[in-house]
Amino acid sequence: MRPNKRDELVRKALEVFYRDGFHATGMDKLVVETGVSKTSMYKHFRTKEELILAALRLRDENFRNWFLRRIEELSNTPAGQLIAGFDALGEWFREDKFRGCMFIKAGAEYQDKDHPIHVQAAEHKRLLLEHFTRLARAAGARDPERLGCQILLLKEGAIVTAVLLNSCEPAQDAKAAAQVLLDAALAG
Amino acid sequence: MRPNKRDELVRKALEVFYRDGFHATGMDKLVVETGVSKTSMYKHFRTKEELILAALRLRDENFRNWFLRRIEELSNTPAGQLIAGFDALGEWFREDKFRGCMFIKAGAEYQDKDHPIHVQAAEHKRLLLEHFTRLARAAGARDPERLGCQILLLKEGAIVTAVLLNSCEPAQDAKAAAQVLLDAALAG
DNA sequence: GAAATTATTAACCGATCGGTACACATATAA
DNA sequence: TTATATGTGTACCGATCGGTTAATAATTTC
Repeated sequence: MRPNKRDELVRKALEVFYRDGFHATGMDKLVVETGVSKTSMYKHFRTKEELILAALRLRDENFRNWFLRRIEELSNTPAGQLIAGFDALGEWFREDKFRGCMFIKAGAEYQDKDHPIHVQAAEHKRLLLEHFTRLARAAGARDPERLGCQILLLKEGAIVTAVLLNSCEPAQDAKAAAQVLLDAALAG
Repeated sequence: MRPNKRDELVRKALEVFYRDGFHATGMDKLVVETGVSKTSMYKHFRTKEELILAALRLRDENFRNWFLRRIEELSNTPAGQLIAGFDALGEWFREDKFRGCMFIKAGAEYQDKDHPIHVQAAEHKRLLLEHFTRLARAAGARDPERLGCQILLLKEGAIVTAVLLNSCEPAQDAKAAAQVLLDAALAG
């Protein structure tokens, strides 16, 4: 039961869950796709839920690492980074494998607020909100909590809209909106 | 096969799909909850997918009727209605049975862009976008397409955030953001 | 090198999935 | 009354669900 084997399973499971959904992905499909036997799978993860939680942890790590790093590459001021986030989003939307936000989907499939999967999805959003709020404060916004939350709203809305609509440019429109909100929050 | 019986089945199916999700709701559960036999169910709907599509149609009708009517109750100017939408959202979020947006969830469970369920979910959002854009144009916004899309972004973001976060007031923050965007779009 | 531990496999478990076959009961039409 | 639709319920279909059992293969420990 070497640990890198486990990581490999989580990585593959993440890919399949993200592509096909949670309920729609059976353990048998994962067993086939990973090439491992079912018993081995259940040696590494006691239940399907545990595997989903592990996949979500990896996704959180991957996404936040990429997103925060990309933002820092695109700008070196807090205000600029708040805005640049939407350019990063646009890049993400244009990827072939883009399938929306895994945590929105997790929250949609496991709706009970006490369910561990829902809780973990919520935690991801909380961490993002925290980051946006921190940037808003560093930028000198009048009400950083509010601006941080508004930036989050725009980001989540852009993701959902990118998934469901072809008729507008969510990342661009969200970026423009964020700029207006930021200017207003700095002017006060 | 009287038509009101069919409507009753769709209404109940909508309730259960909304509460528990699509993949998580089996036809057997629906048969039990509606009290009808499985054969009768399949006389009314040839497949589960057909039942889901019927439920989504009803949901679209119910939601848009309620939302647009409520907006008109709250304000009688286009600009005011764009903003009042977020008060209506806040009322919705506070309902006991609030479980997020059924169309976001449908798009999340049926991700293939060509899947009939995904297409129908997208259509709902398109209709809302159209309405917002119309209001933005009537309000005299400089770029009504853009403002309409931004209002939609804020709405979708508020819904997602209301589902996943307890730490901010999405409807209020979205409303404040919408006001800033509207003012900017009118001032130009 | 033998013993003990760990990893892996195929086969299988009851439950549930979406969907049907068929017998029966009811209603209409002649 | 009899023939013909129409609607309903039971029982069942093969496939798949998440998860387990028992035997074997590989590795470690002494």
